[in-house]
Amino acid sequence: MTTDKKETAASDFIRAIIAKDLRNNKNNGRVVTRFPPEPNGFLHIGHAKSICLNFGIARENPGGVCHLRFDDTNPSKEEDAYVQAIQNDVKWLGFDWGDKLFYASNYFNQLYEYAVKLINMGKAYICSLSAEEIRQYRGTLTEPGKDSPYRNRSIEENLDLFSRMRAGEFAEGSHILRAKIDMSSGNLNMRDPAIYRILKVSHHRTGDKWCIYPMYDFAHCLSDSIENITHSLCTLEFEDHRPLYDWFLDVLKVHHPQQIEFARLNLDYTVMSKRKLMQLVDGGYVKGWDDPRMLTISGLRRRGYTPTAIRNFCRTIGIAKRENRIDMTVLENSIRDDLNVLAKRVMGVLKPLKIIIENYPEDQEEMLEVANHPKNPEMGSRMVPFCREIYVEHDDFMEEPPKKFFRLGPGREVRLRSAYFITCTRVIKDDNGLVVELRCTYDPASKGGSSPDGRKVKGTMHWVSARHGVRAEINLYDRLFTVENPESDKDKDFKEFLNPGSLVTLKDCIVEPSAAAINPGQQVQFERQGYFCLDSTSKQDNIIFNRIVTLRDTWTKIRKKQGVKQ
RNA sequence: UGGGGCGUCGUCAAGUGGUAAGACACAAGACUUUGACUCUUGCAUUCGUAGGUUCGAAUCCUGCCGCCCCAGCCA
Repeated sequence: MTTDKKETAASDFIRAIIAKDLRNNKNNGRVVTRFPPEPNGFLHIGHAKSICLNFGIARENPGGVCHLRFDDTNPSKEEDAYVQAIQNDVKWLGFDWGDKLFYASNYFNQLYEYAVKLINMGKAYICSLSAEEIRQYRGTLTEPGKDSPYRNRSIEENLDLFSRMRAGEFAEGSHILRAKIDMSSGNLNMRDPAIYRILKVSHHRTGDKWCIYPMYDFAHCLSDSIENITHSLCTLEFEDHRPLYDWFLDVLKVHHPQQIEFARLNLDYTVMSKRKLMQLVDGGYVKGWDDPRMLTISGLRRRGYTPTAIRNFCRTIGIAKRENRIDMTVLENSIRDDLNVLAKRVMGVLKPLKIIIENYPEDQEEMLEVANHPKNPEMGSRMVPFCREIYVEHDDFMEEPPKKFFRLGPGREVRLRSAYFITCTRVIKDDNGLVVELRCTYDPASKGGSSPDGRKVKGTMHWVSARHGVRAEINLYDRLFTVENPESDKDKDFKEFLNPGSLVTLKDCIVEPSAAAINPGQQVQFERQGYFCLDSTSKQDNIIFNRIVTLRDTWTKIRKKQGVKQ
C-alpha cells in the first residue's frame, strides 16, 4: 500500500529541458542520469531531493536509467562503511540502480591516461609551486592571477615528472598537475586548476595502488562522460565549475553530458551539510548519524518516517534555481498525510493520571471493541481491556478549566473513547497540592461511548486500563535547533543554537496491550497524541517508542492565543 | 574595478506576450466517539524597482536595487 501522489506529475525546468532534448532526439532518445555521492558521511534529506530528481527522471522516461556512482577521489575522507550506508539508504527510499553501480575509482586508469593526453596536447603541466605560492599566484576575485613559473615546462619534462609522481618519488605537496587554461579568467576555477595531487593515503577500494588522485573537476566530468551520462544534475555552487566541466570534455573530444544546476534544499530549524552533521555526531551532540533528531535518511527512518512521505515531500518542494528555505511543517505534513491513511490507531497515555471509577465493580473487567481506524473499516477492530482503575492523560484534566476547555474537570462529564461516559467527582492531591488521582463515576448505559438518552459530551479522551496497560518509554522529539537558520549568525557557531529540549524521554508512559505488541518499524497513531513507532533499541521488557510527529493540535493554538490575551 | 546565479503571497512554486495554478502556513465555518481526519470559504488588481516596446508585459528591451555562490593540492 502506498500513498504516493502520482497523479500530480512532477514538472520543473530540468524535466522541461530533458523533454525538449528528447523531442529533438538529442542523445538518440536516451536519458541517463546519476546520483554521485562522496562516501564521506551519511545521506540527508537534501540528498533525498537529488535522489528523487535523478532516479525519478530515469523512472519517468522510457529506457531511462540512473547510475549510483561513488565519487571517491579523496581517500583521506572516505570509508567503505559510508558506501554501505548510502546504498542502504537509496534502496530504502525506493530506488534501484540495477547493475549500474560505479565508483570514480574504477576509472583511475582511464583518468590517468586522459591526464597524460592533456599533457601531450600541451594543455596540462606539472607545477612545483607550494600550496601557499599557488594561492598567491591565483590572484583575487578582482585581480587576475600570474602564470606559474613552471607553466612552460616541456611536454617531455611534464610527462617524466607526472610518471614519477605516480611512482611515488615525490612528497605530498611538492608537485601537482594543473590544467593550462587562463590565469586571468574572471572565473577562478579556470585559473589553471589542479587536476592531480599527490596523496600518500590508501584508498578504500584501490588500496595502495595509487599515490596520486584526481581532483573533483577532472574526475567528475570524465566519469560522467565514460558512463555516457546525458544529464548531469548538481547543485548551484557548481555553476562556476561548468565552464571547466565543459573545457575538459571539449579538449579531450569525448562524450559531453550536459550539466544542469538546481538549488539545494534548506529546511527550517536544521543544518544541511555533511560537515556540520558530522560535527554533531563526533561532538556527541546527538547519538550517531541515525539519531532520530537528525535529518539524515537513516535518522528519519529510525524516527519512523516512511520512504513514501519523503518522496512526497521532495515532490512538494519542487526543483528550481532560487535559494529556498522550506517550512518544517511541510516535512511534518508529508508524514502525517501518509500515516493518517496507513497507521492503526491505538491508545497510550504519555503522562498518566490515575482514575478510580468508584461505581464500577471492583472485580469486574471487560473487553471493549475499538476500531483500528475511524475511516477505514477494513482495518478492523481490536478488543481493549477496561476495569475500575484507568489512566488518562494528565493534561486532559484541569482543576479550573479555562474557556473552551472541554476535557475533564471537577464535576465534568467526558467520554472515554469507545468505553463510557465518566464524571469527575473528586480530586485527590498530594502534600504539594499536585493532582495525583481522580475519582469518577461512570454511566453503565453509555457503553461504547454513547448514551441512550442522546446527551452530548464534547470531550473524548483516550485511556488505558491500569491493570492491563504496559509500561513504555517514549522519546518525544522536537526540532534540533531553536532558530530558523542556525547558520545565519556569522559570529556564533551553529551549535550554540542547539535545542536543549530536542529530546525529552518520558519513562512512565502506559500503553494498551496491543500497542506494545506492534512490530519494529511499524507506525501507529496514539490517538490524540501523534504517530509513533518502536525504536530500534526497544526490547520486550523495555519498550521504547519514538514520537514521529504530533497530530495537528488546534487546542494548543487556542490556549496560546488565550495566553497572549491574558 | 572580477566572474557566475537569483528576485512571483509569510514559506515553497507554476507561469515562457493574452490578462497571476497549486502546496504549506494563516483566518472563518461545517462535520466529528481523535480539539485528528475530511469538507467549505477567504487569502498577490499584482509579479524587486524605474522607464521603454506593444492593442496587450510576470513574461521582450534598458537602467537601477537587493540577495546568494566562487580565491581547497575538498566534493
